[in-house]
Amino acid sequence: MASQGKRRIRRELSVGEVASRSGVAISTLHFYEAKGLIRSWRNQANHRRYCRDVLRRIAVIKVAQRAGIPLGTIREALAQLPDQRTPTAEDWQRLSAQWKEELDARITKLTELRDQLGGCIGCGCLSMEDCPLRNPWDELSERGSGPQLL
Amino acid sequence: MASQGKRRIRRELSVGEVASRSGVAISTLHFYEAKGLIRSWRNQANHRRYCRDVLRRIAVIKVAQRAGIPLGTIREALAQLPDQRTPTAEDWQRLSAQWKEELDARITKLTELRDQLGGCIGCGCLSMEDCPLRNPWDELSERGSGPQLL
DNA sequence: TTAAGACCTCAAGTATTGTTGAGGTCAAGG
DNA sequence: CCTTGACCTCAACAATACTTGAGGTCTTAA
Repeated sequence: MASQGKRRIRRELSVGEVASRSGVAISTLHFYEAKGLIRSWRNQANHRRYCRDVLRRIAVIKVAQRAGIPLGTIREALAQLPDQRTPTAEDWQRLSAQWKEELDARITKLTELRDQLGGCIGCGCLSMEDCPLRNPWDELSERGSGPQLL
Repeated sequence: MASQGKRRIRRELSVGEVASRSGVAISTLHFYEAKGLIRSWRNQANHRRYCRDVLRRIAVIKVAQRAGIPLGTIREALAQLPDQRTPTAEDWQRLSAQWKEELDARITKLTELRDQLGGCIGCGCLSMEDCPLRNPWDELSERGSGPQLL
């Protein structure tokens, strides 16, 4: 078993500890590290050691993923956190403000979509000319002939 | 060029026509067909021919995708449409009512997430014990030792 | 001394959602 | 006749987000 160090105030976490506390698999932690989302250093046995704030980073990653944000984007956002010092509440707040905007945008889009859905797909206009749901991807077509009649 | 048939009321569409009218690539149409999302028959030249309502199917697929619904789920929903006859407005309406519920659920989840984001990640509780954002994935841990103090 | 447990690396596999390319068919027009 | 354009099949590749497995290391406890 890995060294537990002193029992009271342990600031370093092993990969197994991070995994069980964050709820993500060890392989996922390796993966996130390879992708630059989290960082670690090694002890004498070449085992990963994590700063406690990795737990919050992972929490943030999961929240962002729940919102549908791809890892690459999450990585970029996390890159804004300070490199050397432990992020402050303010640092996290800036980040969460960004997620909030992202989320707001997504919510708005989905809401629009939902509202159009009832008035549009249901009504049958979707196969006709001026459907707001269809138009974004049907700029072309309907040239001269009379297919809109069926 | 493929036979255009009569000009006025053409009920069959070639894959190229469906592609340009729906805005999806031909390869995507092949893909959707392989996945059971759309159907076609063949003419004498072994070319695909589509019913006009494939355009609406595709529109529905794209709407559902914009809402983040995976193709497998979309396929299942579309499977509820009548097999032999052309779907009526009512058929589409039932479908869109389902999408609407899906969308409502997603919007609700994202909204909760957004509202928690401000009050939670920002405040710093995320690394502590009772964070509503963290708890879903951190059922274990914090056993006996004192790491929550840092 | 040895076995267990936690960890390591690196390659390959999985699922989703498509795109790209090679090689071939078919019908019409010059 | 022969080229062109639209279409065909099938296999491979791509990006995202991980998981699985083989084979090896290190430390501790019996």
